[in-house]
Amino acid sequence: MRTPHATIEAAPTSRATGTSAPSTAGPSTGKGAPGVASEPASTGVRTRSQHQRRKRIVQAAAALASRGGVEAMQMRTVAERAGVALGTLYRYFPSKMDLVVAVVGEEIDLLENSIERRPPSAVTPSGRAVDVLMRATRGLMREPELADALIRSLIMAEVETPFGDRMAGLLLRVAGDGLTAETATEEQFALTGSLSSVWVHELLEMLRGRRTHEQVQRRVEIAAARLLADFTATPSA
Amino acid sequence: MRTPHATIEAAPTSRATGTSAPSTAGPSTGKGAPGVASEPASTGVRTRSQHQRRKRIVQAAAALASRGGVEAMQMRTVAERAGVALGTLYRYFPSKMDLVVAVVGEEIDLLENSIERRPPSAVTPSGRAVDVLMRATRGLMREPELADALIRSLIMAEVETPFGDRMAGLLLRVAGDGLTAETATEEQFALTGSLSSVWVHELLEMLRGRRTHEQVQRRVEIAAARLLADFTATPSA
DNA sequence: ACAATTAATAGAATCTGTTCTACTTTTCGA
DNA sequence: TCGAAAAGTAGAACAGATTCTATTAATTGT
Repeated sequence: MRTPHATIEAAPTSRATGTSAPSTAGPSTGKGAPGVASEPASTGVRTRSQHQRRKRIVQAAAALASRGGVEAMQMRTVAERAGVALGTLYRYFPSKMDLVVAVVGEEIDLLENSIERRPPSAVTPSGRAVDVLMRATRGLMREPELADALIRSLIMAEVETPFGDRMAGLLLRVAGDGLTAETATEEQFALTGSLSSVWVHELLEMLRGRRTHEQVQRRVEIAAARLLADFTATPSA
Repeated sequence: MRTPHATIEAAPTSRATGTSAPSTAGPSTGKGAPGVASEPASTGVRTRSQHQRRKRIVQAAAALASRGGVEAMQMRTVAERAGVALGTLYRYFPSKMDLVVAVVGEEIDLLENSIERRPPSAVTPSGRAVDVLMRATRGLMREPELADALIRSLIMAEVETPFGDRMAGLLLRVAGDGLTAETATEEQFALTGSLSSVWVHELLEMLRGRRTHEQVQRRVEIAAARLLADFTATPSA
């Protein structure tokens, strides 16, 4: 029943109610319904104007969310601000969540760049991890409304969300000296993943006004100290 | 503005559109939460019929959610099933989330009872904690739709949600021998809290179909082993 | 018992995410 | 260059949560 139009995005969220069709979902019967057009890879690229449109949309969305939060980020408003039709917005982002995920993506990019520019300097793995996490915290808390909206939505996302995994991967890199998703043991992966989820939880509590910045730091430190103790030393197994 | 009717519940959720009202949500101390310094203090107690109405509502909600998930748990339907008017439902539960929170409360009660009846027998704190968490996992996964709906909504909740805290308290009790929120150190509290958030995250991943029961168990064990090592001040555990 | 206050009810109305329709403009291959 | 398919557009339509209105029971103080 769910007929997600013909998506432009590669990995739409689309609530998995029923059939979570792989990417290019079956188009509706009403319209042209061209055989799913194999892969948009034909032209492979988005037109420049499409890139721009997309950018404008994400920008508008972020702008709106950075004030009023998700509530202020209404699809109609976003479309209007971005200068596209509601239908177009939905073609680019099949659901509000997809839009949120896109906005989050930008934020994480920012963090990764920051880390690349100025890598954490602490000597212990947990020290470096805490450094990165608190840096991310500060970055996100600069726009609390946005952060709130983003984190929440991400946790809610039904499908593959780049957030947790990207964060865990990031921690893996900074904590384990040069570790990557490939060279890490399952346990190491689990550990950074756990730390990541602790951090997300603390962030949420902070956004709820139930934690101060200091408390978050303390708790993250406590968890990191234990989770990442002898991180690069004992492959255990 | 925002005239939340005259709520019957003590801690309504009410999205904080604009200026988050003082949100007298601060009870948390167990159920009952008398007074709260509000107007409902007049009669103090709810009539029997009100208890019943409330019960019917929560029941209907749980029943609906245990099938179709939150989606099937529509306010109109709940009201109808419970035999109350939509307005009445909203008087008892100012938002859908409040209703969800109530349903969750019942689930946690169940778990607590289960633990009381059959306390975890493992010898290490982390062993006992894992026991409890996996028991909770099995309980929740018995009704995946419900679990999904509940967990998600709780994480989304804007305000004070009994979930994380209650879970952390529970872990505190089973891990630290007879510890309570009062006798525990801040660090111990932080640690059980962290373990709780790791568990919630794994549960979510499981609901998303990205983890098997075994994987969850393994990851929870890994995290618990580190977080709760020497939990009761006994190095080398 | 009786007026005033509070709780409930039915149902309309509002708000916002999402879908649908009918049409116009772009893009692009032949 | 021509024309079909894709992409865009405007705006109506639909759905479900939440709010509002008018009216009818209950409850309670005196």
